Amino acid sequence: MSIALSEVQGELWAETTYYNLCHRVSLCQSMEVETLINRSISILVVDDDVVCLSIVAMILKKCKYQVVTVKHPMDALSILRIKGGSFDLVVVDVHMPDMNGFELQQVITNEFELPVVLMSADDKEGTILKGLDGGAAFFLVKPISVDDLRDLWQYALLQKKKGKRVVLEEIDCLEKSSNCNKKSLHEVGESVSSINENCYQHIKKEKSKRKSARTQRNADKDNSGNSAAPFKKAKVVWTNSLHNKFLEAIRDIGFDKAVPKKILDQMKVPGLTRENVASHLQKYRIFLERVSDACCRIQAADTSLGMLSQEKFGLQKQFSENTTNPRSLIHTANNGSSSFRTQQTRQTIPSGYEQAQLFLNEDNLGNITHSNENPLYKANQLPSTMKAKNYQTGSSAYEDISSQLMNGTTSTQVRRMLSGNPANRLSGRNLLALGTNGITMHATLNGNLNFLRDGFADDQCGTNFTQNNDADEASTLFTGHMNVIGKSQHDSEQCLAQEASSSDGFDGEKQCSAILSDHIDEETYMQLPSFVNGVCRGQEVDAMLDPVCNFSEFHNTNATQQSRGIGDLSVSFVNQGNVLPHQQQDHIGHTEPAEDGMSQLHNVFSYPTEQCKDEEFLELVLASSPYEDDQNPDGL
DNA sequence: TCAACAATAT
DNA sequence: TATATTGTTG
Repeated sequence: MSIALSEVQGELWAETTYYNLCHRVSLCQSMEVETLINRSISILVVDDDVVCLSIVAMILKKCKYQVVTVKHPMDALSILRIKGGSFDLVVVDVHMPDMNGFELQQVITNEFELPVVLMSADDKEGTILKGLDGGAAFFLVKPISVDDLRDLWQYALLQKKKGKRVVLEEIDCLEKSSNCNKKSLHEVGESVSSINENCYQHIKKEKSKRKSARTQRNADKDNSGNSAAPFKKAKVVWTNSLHNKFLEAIRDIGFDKAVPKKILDQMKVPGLTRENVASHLQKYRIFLERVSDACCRIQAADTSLGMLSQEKFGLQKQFSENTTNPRSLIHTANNGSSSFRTQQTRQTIPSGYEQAQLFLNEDNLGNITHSNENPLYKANQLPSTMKAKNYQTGSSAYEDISSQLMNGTTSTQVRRMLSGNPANRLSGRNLLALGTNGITMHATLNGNLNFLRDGFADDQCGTNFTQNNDADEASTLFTGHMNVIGKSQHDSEQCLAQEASSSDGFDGEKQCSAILSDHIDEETYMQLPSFVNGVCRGQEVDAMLDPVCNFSEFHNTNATQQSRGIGDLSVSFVNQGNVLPHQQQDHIGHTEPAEDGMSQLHNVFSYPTEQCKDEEFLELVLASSPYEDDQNPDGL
């Protein structure tokens, strides 16, 4: 019972009809029905030969399909990336310049999970087999006839079925909509709402009399067998693109003012109900809370690290206060002997939806190629267990990573996604996502949080934020192994990577400072006087924190917030109820109005990002990640 | 059995 | 509208 209420108009009708057809062969044979199905199916045709292209298009249109034609393979991909969900099938000519049909088919299959029908004048067995072996749904030999194309809808619908996306068992309602309503089914299909209305109206009427729909459904179940099949309302599947529309709507309205009805209006998705939105909003808020929780822990880590450095500079009292506070230091249940992986005490953001496909940040769109180096392609080469179970999620190369997190993309998946191609630069949002997904946390949320920084005083460290993000950038990696990787202020090559001996996370008895001093020589240490808060004098520091560190909660106070630099905004902005960076006084004495933590968090997940320029840094991070192998891809 | 989802009830 | 509860699903 799930229907993707994505951008695919008429999809519901098609899916429903599929079942209709399956169950009612006689209907299936009806030409009228077939035509109606076709009208709901969109086909993208790709052929560099304009004549052939127009002929195929003409035939398809004659068969009442919705047709879009494209001459260049890359254009086809662009269209699919933008409106991937709008198509049900792609017809591709094999012989094309730039990218041949086989290659294009591979990309489309992997990236969009759309059925691809190849066509070619080349009828050699080898060619045909190559196409079919490669995953093409069908191979058409030119010249193409009407008969060849008439039944293409079957491939589209089969794919839908394969994707488990389908299912609307309410056949009767469909018949009602088609019988009672003599308007074309395409028109019906144009709006999910109209379908829903048509399908559900008679139910709703009755429902109003009912005390509970559920009760009624149970009653229906009991009565089943002698009357119409019990009505089941189609589930809305929140695809990434739908979710993004949702995010956009919230952004436009403003997080605080965004309520289901307004969001619904803003989204302008036919068929979507206020209840759908409300339900999703509820889930989204829960999601943000989880992120917030996770970030609180990271904040604790950051703060502890900060205290660490302050201790070095004579603020031992402060530090010891924190260390003696059972809630403020790191506690590791198992001392030292167990492996990182067995520790597993971290709480990652629980996966929400089913496992999602790997996606790229929209920043990377330009980097996508059709070659096997395409990270998307690579991603799709993951073991099947890591692949999406839910194909609706598989079409969005440019989706917001937050939706992937909500969709349960695993930490390793995200990491892979980012590491698959060095060209995939990290955005702050990605990094936050990584953090919330239990990998690493980019404390400064490089680039992404410029809008947060803007309100800051920059006389002390704010300017530093934007000055040095190149080779001189210092980084720290703070993982469960207590790795500290960084580049000294003056020697970009110097790396402080050390690993705490047999330390899985922190030893409760071992103070952070001790761990640090164990592994960082004095000179280097002194070069990092203020890396604590993610801000190093004259340069930016990326503090990578892993929630796995098991930091206990640290309740940030106004004082500690103010004592900290700008660098910790990544972890404080989500800290509801705590003082936010915006609240910090700037050098002039103004106090920025507080912004709701959730709202800020939402912003992070919905605003466009800039790219992090430090690919080298990413390499370091990945090289040092405790999630080394893929045996346990989820790290769980 | 459980967790997560979306729908539904309050 | 926000939140709690429920049914469904994998």
